[in-house]
Amino acid sequence: MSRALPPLRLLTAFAAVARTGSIQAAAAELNVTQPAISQAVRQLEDHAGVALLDRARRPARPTDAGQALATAIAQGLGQIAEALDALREADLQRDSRVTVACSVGVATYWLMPRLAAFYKAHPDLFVNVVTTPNGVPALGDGIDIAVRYGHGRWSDGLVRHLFDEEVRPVCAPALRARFAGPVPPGSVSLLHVRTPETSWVTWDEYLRLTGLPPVRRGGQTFTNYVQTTQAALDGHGLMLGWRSITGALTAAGQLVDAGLPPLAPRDAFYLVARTKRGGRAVETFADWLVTRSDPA
Amino acid sequence: MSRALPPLRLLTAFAAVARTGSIQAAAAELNVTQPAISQAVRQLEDHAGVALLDRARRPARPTDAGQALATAIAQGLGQIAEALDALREADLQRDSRVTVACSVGVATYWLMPRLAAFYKAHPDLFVNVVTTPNGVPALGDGIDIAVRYGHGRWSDGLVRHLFDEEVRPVCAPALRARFAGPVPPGSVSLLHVRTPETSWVTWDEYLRLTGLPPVRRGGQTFTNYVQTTQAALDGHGLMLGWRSITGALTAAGQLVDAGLPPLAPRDAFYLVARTKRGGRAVETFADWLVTRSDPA
DNA sequence: AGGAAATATAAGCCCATGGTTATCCTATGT
DNA sequence: ACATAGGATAACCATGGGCTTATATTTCCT
Repeated sequence: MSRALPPLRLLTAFAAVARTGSIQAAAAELNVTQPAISQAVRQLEDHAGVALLDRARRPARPTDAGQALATAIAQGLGQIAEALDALREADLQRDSRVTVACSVGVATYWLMPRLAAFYKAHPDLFVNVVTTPNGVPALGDGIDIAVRYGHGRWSDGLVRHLFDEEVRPVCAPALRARFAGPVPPGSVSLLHVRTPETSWVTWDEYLRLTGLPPVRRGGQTFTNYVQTTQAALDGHGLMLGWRSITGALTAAGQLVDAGLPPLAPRDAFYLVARTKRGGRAVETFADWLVTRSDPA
Repeated sequence: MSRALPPLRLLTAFAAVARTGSIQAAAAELNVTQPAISQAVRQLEDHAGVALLDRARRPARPTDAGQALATAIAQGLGQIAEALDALREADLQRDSRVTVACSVGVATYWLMPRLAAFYKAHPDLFVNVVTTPNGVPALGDGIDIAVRYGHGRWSDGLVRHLFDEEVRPVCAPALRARFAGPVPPGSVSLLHVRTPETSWVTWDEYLRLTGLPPVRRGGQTFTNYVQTTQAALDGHGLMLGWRSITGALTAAGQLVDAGLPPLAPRDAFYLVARTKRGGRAVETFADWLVTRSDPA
C-alpha cells in the first residue's frame, strides 16, 4: 500500500538535481539557495526511505534508485504538464474558431463570399461553415452560430436580425428575351425548391400572394438553391430569386429580372448564437456579421 | 511554453473528484470538508484556464477537458508512486538478504549445515552462499560477508574471529586397519590440496612442523577439500583433516584419526563484513554466526 | 411551491512550509 | 598541507497555504 506522495516541491527539486548534475546547479535553476535544495532532497530521501544521491562523490550523483525515480518523476510530471498545455492550447484554439450552420444556398451565395472580408479584418480567427442539407440550421455540439430564415422567435439562442428579404422571379437573359413583356409563369418551366423548411416562399405561395393565376405543377424540382440557381443560369426555367442568393448574380447580369412583381416576405434572416461557451471568436464574428449584413 | 505545475494538493483533489464522482465524496475520501475540495478544484481551474467540472449537473461531473486531465494526473502520479513503492520494496528486499562468500569446502561442511538452524531462528531472512573457486573470498559488489581462513589482519571490512583450527591426518577406517600403529605417511598415498590461498597448511608444512620425515611427492592432488574429502572417504589415501571440514565425519566414524600428531596453526577462521551498506540482515547474520561458531 | 442535496462563497485563523544566513564538514586537486 | 569546491546542518522567521465554519446559492425532485 503506497503512502501519500511527497510534496511536489521535493520531487521537482530532486528532478532538477538529476537533470542539472549538482545540487548547486539545481538551486541556480530554481532560484533558491543551495541549502534549500540540499534539504529538499534529504526530505525526499526520508520520505522514500532510500538514498537517492551518492554524496561521497562531488558533485553528488543520483544512485541507481535515484535515477529510476528521477526518470519516473520527469515522465509523470511531464505527462501532467503536457495535458495542461494541451487543454490550454485547445482552449485557445476554441477561442479562435467559430462554427456556423446555414443552408447550402446561403452558404454558397451569401456567407462564403463575405468571409474574405472577415478574414481580412480578423486574420487570427477562423470560421468553419457547416451546411445543413435540410431543415432549420440548429445550434448544438460544435455549432456556435446558425443563420436562419424564419420568424425569428426562437429560444435556443441569442437571436439577432440580419436582414429582410425580397423574392422576385429571375431567369437567364436568353429566356427573358423570348418575351416582349414579363415572362409568363404559365408559359415556361418553373424551377421549384422542395425543402422541409416551411418558411421559404414557394412558387404556389408567390403566385397566390401576388394575385397571379396559379400554374399547374410543371418544371423541375430541386432540394436546394445551389442546384436551382445553376438550372436558372443554364436557361432551364424561371426561379424565385431571393436577394441574398441571386442578388449578386442579377447585379452581374448573369440572371435577369423576369418582369414580375417582387414579394417582401414577413420572415427575415436572423443570426442565432449559442448563449453558453461562446468564446471570443463567436462574439467577434457575430458582431461583425450583424454590422456587415445586407442581403446582396 | 508550459508554466509551473499547480500544487500537488490541487491535482490530487481534482483527481479524487473525478474518481469518486462528486465533490462531497472526494472530501470524505481525503478527510477534509466539502468547501476545501470545492476551492481546490476552482484554484486548479484558474491555473489551467479551462473548466474542469460541469457543475450545472449534480453531482458535478468532469468536462471532457477535465476527464483528460484527470486521466493524465492518475497516470502521471501513479507512475511516480509506483517508482517510490518499487524503491521501498527493493530496499526491504535488500534488508532481508545477505550474501556470504567462502571456499567450497567451508561452504559444504561447515556453513551450509548450520544454515538450517539460522533459518529456524530467522525465517524472514535469506542467506545466499557464494563459493569462490580459489583465492581468498573477497568482499565487493553483492558480497556482504566473507568467511576467511588466515591471519585476520585485513582492512577491507570489519573482521571478527570465528574459531581456531586444528589439523590432523585422517583416513578411511579400512586404511587405518592395515596398520597396527599410526598410519606411516611414507607408506600410503597422501591426498594434497593445491590452492592459491597460501595460508592453508600443506602436507610438507605439516611434516616439517611435526618433525616427521618428509615424504617424496606422491599421491593425488585436488583443487578443493570437497573432492579431497571424498577421496579419503573412498579409502584412496591420507588427508589433512581440518576440524571444520572433517570434524563431523570423524565424529560419525566415516573417517578416523590416523594416529599422527595434530597441528594447531596460528591462523584461524574469521568473518569479514562490509562496513558500508550493511542492512539489517547482514548484521543479524554476522552476529548469529559469531555467537554460534565452533569448528565442528 | 417547497424541500433536499450538492456546490459556492466569504471570512477567519493556525501553523507548517519554504526558504534564508551562517557556518561546518568532506572530498579532491595541487 | 593547504586551498577550493561542493554539500550538510542548525537556527531562525515571515508568509501564505490549507483548511475551518457559517451561510448562501443552485439544481432537481416531489
